[in-house]
Amino acid sequence: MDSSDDGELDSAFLALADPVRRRIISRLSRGPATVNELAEPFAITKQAVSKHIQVLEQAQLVTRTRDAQRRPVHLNPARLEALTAWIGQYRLVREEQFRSLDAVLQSNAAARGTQAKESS
Amino acid sequence: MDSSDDGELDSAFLALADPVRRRIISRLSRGPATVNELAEPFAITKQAVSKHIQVLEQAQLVTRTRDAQRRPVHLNPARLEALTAWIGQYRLVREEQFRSLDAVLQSNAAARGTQAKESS
DNA sequence: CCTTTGATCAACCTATTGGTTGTTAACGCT
DNA sequence: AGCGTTAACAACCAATAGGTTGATCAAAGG
Repeated sequence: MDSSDDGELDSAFLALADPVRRRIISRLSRGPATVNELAEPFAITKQAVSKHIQVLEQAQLVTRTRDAQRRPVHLNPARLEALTAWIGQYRLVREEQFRSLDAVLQSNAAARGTQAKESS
Repeated sequence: MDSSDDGELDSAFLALADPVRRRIISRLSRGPATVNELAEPFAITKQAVSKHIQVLEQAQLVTRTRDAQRRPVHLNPARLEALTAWIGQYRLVREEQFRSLDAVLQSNAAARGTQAKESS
């Protein structure tokens, strides 16, 4: 359950680790758009944007349909949910995490006397 | 609001775009651990794991405290929430997205006759 | 038919990533 | 003091990512 869809998470997180691609996602959330439309706000070539879209497509964050010579790009919200699902696992442990952190700090301090933090 | 913390999102998503680092996050959700403990389940050197932790630290997904010569690594759940927050923006638009997608497909089909999808 | 528009493919360059080995620093133990 | 452990730092290497230019393909439209 943790390492089964490693590749999927890899590509999805990697795809979002770029401001251009996040911008594209943001724009697509307002509706489908073509490569040219998506490339317009950026100072890079359309080819570069096309590559970015390929990355998003491989990550299954977007899909493309054919409409004559246009290739509209559509957002695939399901993949975004998969990411929140992964992160959500660890949000659940949050309070427990704080407790255990506290416990460890205290036990360490107790075990070694008063030299807890760095002295400079 | 969208591009203000680009760098932060960059580093955070990039940090999670690696199975080793996600594994580390997963392990840290069960409590703090040292580099050696974190490195144990992996077939790579401790130095490599140390680098991964540096990446996670730069992304502020984890923090480190000093305890003598040990440097326990702790999860920082706040950063994870920042990611879900970003993704959440677009989850909100989901139903609207589906509507607009539908609208575009229909308008396209109507505008060009019946040659909607690819033929083969 | 030929041109324009939309988008991809291919080759190439540079910077960064993930990994290695080797060395060095801080601390604990006896 | 000297040894072993924990972890970081530095230099290096192979692979990949992001970007460019130039050529090509496919569909619309004169």
